[in-house]
Amino acid sequence: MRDKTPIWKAIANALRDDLVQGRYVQGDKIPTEASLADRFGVNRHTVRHALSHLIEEGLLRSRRGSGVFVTAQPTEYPIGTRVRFHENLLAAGRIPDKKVLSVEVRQPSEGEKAALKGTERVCAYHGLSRADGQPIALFESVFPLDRLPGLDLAFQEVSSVTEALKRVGVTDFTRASTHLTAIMATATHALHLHISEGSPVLRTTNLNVDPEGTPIEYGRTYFASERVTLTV
Amino acid sequence: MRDKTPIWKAIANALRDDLVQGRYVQGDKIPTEASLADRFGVNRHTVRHALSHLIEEGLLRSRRGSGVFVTAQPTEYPIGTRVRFHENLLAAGRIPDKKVLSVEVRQPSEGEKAALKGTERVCAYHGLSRADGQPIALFESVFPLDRLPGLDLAFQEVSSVTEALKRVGVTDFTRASTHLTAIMATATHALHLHISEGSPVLRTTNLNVDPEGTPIEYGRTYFASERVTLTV
DNA sequence: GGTAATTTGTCCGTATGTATT
DNA sequence: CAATACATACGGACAAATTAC
Repeated sequence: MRDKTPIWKAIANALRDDLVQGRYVQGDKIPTEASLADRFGVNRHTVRHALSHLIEEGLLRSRRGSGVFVTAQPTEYPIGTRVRFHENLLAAGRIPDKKVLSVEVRQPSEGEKAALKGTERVCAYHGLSRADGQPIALFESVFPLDRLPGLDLAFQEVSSVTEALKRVGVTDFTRASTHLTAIMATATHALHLHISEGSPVLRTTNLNVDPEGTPIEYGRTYFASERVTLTV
Repeated sequence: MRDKTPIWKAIANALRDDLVQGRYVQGDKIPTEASLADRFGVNRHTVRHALSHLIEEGLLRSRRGSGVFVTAQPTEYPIGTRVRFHENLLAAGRIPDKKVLSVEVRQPSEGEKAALKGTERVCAYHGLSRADGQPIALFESVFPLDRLPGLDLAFQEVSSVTEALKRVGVTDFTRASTHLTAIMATATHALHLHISEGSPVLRTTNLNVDPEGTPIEYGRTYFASERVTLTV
C-alpha cells in the first residue's frame, strides 16, 4: 500500500481540511511558509507548491512581506478545476443541504455515452442543492457503472458524491471541463427551484475525471440565477 | 526603465504570442522544457513556472514522458484570469471583429465609483464583439480617467483595449474577479445581438487590475447565450 | 521616522522518480 | 533495455514588500 500521492498534494489537502473545518476563518493569517515547512517536515518550496494550488482555488491569498490569508467570499459560488459543493458553501458561511430526488440505473443516452467515453450502464443521480434551506441548484449526474461497480448501492448509504466515489475506489478527481450557458427555466426547473417558468437559469455542464484522466462523472447543474453569482 | 516583469511571466507571454500567432497549432508538441530553458537562457524551473501558468489558462497540456501539447477548443470562449477577446477568438479559429458604439467621458455611477475605488471622471467604452461577422457580445467598460489620463484620446486611434491601455502606460493587467449571472435580454441587447427580447443573456461583470492591484477597468459583457459557450 | 527583522517572490542548481518513446 | 521528457523534492541565494521596534 505505497503512497502515490505527492507530498505537496497531501499538504494542500490537509490545509484545505483546516479551512473547511473552520480552524482558520476568513481574514485569518495562516502560519508562515517556513513554519508550515517545519511542521510538515518538508522544504519550503514544497509548501509553496501546495499553497499556490489553494490560491488558484481561491481559498487563500498571499501578500508579499505580510503573509498568507484566508479569503472566503460570502454567497458567492466559486468555479474551478476542483469544485466541492459542500465545501464551497461552508466557506461562504452558509449551511449546505442536499436533497436526493432519485438514483437510478439505466442505459446512457448518446450524449452521455460519448462524454463518458463509452459505457453500457450508468448510474443517474438527480438532486437539489440548497443553502440555508433555499433551493440553489438542480443537478443531474451520470456515472459509468461499468467502471464504478457498486456506486448505485453506495448512494443508498451516503448522499455525498465525493464520499460515494470513495467507497468504490475513487479517492480523487478533478474537473476536466466546465461549460456554461443560459437557458429558460422549464416547468421542472421552476418547480424545484421555486422560480417562475421562463426565468433565466444558468446551466453548467461538467466532466469529472480521475487522476488517470478517465471520465467518471458527467453532470449538468441548473442554477437559479437570481439567487446565485458564479465566481470564476 | 528597469524591467520589473518577472522572467517567467515574460516567457509565458512570449509563448502565448506564439500560440496566438499560430506558430503552434492544436495538437502540436511544443519544444521540451530543456530546450526552452536553453533558448531563453534560464533554468528549467523558470520555464516550468511559465508553462504551469499556460496550462492553468487551458492553452497547454502536459503529458509525463511525452511532452507539452497545445490544446485549443474550437468555438469555445475560455474565461480565466487573463482574458483577451481578440486572442481567444483567434485561437478558436474565428475572425474577431469589434464595433465601437460609443466612447464618452462622464461622471461614474455609484457602483462604478465603488468598483474602481474612487475616481471623478470615467471613460465609458461601449461596443459590440463579433466573430465571423456574427454578433457575440455587447460590452460596456469604464476606466478611471483620473488614473489613466489620455485614454479617451487613445480610443480614437485604436479600438483594442489592450493597445489603448498600453498607450497610457498600462503594459500588463489581470482579471481580479469575474462574476456571472443570467438575465433576460432588454430591447437594447436584442437589437445589437440580434436576439429576441426576453431570451436569456449571460452577463459577466469583471474587474481588471494592474500588476499593483489598482483597478483600471470595470466592465460588463452581455453574451448571446444561444451563440456562445463559456468555458471555465 | 528609520532601521532591522520578517515574510513572500523569484531564480538558480541538483537529484531522483515515473511515464513514454 | 535505453534514452527521453515531465514530475517531484530538496537546497541555497537574493529581491521586494511589509511589519516591528
